[in-house]
Amino acid sequence: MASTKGSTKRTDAVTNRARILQAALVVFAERGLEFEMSEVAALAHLGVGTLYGHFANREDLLRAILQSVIEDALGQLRAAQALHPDDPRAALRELILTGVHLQDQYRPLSGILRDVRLFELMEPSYVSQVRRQFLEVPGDLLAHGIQKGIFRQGLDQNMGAVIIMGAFISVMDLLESYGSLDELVEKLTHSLLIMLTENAGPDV
Amino acid sequence: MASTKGSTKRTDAVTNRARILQAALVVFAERGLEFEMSEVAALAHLGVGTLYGHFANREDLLRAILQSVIEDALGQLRAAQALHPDDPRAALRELILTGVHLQDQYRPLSGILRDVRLFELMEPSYVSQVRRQFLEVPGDLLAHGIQKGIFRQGLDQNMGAVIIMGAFISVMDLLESYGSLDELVEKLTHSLLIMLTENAGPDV
Amino acid sequence: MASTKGSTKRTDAVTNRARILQAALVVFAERGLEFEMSEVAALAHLGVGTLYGHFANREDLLRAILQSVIEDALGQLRAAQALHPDDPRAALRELILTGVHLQDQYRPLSGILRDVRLFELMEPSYVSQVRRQFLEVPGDLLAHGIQKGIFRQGLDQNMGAVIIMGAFISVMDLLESYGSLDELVEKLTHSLLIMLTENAGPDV
Amino acid sequence: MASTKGSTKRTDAVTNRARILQAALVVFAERGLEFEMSEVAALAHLGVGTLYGHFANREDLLRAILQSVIEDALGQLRAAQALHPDDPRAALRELILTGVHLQDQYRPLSGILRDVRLFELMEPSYVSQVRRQFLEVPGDLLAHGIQKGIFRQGLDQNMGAVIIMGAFISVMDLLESYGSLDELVEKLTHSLLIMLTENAGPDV
DNA sequence: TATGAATGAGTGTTCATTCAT
DNA sequence: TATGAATGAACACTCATTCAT
Repeated sequence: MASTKGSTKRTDAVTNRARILQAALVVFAERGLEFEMSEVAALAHLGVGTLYGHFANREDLLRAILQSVIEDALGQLRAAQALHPDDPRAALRELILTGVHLQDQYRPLSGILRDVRLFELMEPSYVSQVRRQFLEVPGDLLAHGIQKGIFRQGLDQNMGAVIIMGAFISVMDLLESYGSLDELVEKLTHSLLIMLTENAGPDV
Repeated sequence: MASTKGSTKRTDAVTNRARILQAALVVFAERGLEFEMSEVAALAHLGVGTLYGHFANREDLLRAILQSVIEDALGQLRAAQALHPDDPRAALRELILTGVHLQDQYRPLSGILRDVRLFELMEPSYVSQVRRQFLEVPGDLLAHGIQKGIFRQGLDQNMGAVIIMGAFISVMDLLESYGSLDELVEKLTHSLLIMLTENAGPDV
Repeated sequence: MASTKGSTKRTDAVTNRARILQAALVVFAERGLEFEMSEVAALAHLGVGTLYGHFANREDLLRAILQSVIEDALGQLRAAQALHPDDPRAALRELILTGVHLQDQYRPLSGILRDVRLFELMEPSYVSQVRRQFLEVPGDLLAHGIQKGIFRQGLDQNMGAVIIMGAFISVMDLLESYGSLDELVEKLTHSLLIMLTENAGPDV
Repeated sequence: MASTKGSTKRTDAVTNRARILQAALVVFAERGLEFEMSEVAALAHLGVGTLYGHFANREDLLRAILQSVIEDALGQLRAAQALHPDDPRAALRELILTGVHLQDQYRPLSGILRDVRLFELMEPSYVSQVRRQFLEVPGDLLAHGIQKGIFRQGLDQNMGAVIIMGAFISVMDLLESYGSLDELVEKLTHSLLIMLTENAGPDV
């Protein structure tokens, strides 16, 4: 009974923390870093004070949001790339698909990654690490494809990674003029495959 | 004395608007949209009240900043590309060079272009137009290179443009691990040229 | 088990009230009226909720603290004076010694006695009574000494009491420049004895 | 005209600062350190924001209040004592009269002087200095009287000063049971004179 | 038109109090 | 009765905007 009580309380606490973060993520998705504590509280159906029981202050919540978003995004990108370990072309398409959907899920994310405020919130070393980790995903894909003889030789891995990431980040700017996300993904994958492979050879 | 005063005032009026915008651009360059009116006023060596004589409110000044930055950036990119009308390879390098320097000059710019707040400030149609205009620059370059037989045939112009723009926007994320801006430009140009041309990618 | 629990609870209830008050006194000693309920709870190794089981609210606890401090202080002063029923000089020294130590024990006490908030917490009649009781101690001492022919005749008892109490309350302000509490007590006793006796003021 | 403008503005600023401090003193007189910024603002017929234009924060205003009260009190006490440079008895009465009225004017003052919060607001060295300065006033009076042969020889100057100050600080506790302030002053002066002079000799 | 002190709505944060367990 | 997470009223402080000079 005592243990039940204890665990219940603990569970509730965990639940509420998750609930706050969940609400904060929703707010972040549509307003970025510009939200009010009371807004998050309302969305979580909790009092403002409760937020401060789980996060020392607004900055702390911001940090938690960013970490959560970054972890999630990184996880999704890695998972996407790992889906086709032996087919770099398919892996590239998967990566772009996921990347584009991530833009949709966390609209402010890519902007935040270049926001001055990021450095006021996070350790510079953490920011560097995150950037490295994000680039590692297309970087590994590229290395694998080159090694397999599918992608061109002589490509700088870092530059290639930047080009791929830059592509699916920037392509969202064109979204409005395109029918669907899937069509966008298809076209971008196609174009990148042309550019990455020796001659033609896309697999669409 | 009255006439002197009058002309001084009129002259100052013109001068002061420019001065405010100038100061605002400096502040924007290092803090993005998060600045205080008094900060701009101080940098312009003017009273806060004066700002309101030239811009109805903070949003108005924000709009002016964005328009100014966008115009300037667009102008610089167009000028860069136009520098080598007959040599797409050289034009590409010039474009990337300028793009990279623009990132340096207006650090928060690329983030702002995807910031939710942009749509709260500007007409959606204006935002669309700006995006189209930005993409037009690498788009024209691409079309020209393809037509000249220097770049690959089957490239989608929009996707190619996105890839080029995305590349020089995103590459700044790697800056920290690279020696100099110029080295970065060289490497990125080289990589893009390899990918855009049929076989090998000769340096300019 | 039930009876054990029951008795434990009852016992705890008594114990806990004392424990809370004890903790509250400690906190009062170093922070005066400015403490947080959670602070007291933590020091008592109890939950905040438990405090409200014993004291209706913060004010109530405050009142209990003040009553306790006042009772204790008054008790100590009375006991000190009663220690030498036949020697007013020794009694005076004892009184001053105790008074000075009380200042040390309950630093904020004397300040509170003139704090506006005291009247928001306590009945005016209670405050009057307390003041009268405090003054009674040196008042009785004085009367006794005069009657015994040791202290000067023409002294107003109330004024004399005020002077004695004021002396050992205020003397703590000088503590910093004096070596020890005991030295302070000695000097003050000596000076007061000089002033209270007809001619010379012999040490005890 | 320009100078008039300038001076007017400057004057207004000064006026408002004084007005705020004035209001703050009134609030302090009846509530001590426990006031709200909006309360002071309202009393000064100014917006809250204006307070922050003149005082960086609440603490700053508190410090200003304390300094002002202390300076004023010290000034009044010094002036009182200086009124009868050649008559220590009259000077003593004047000092007590002023001290008692000061208690009335700034009721929370004496309590504050022993409040723990004082040390959180002011430099310890400042607190020491203030205490020393306060004690200097009766100390000088005492020294003068002893030198003139009016007061007893052999009185410790510090202890005597403490006794005098303590007396007129503590006497206010008795106020309620006495008819008027003046009667109180008279009685206290009389009693102190008895105690300070060799035999009898009060001048009332 | 230029000024900058004044303004007060708005926001982050605290903490006494409650109540489900 | 004990608990401590949840609550939200209350308060310090900021900053875009106004307006008297």
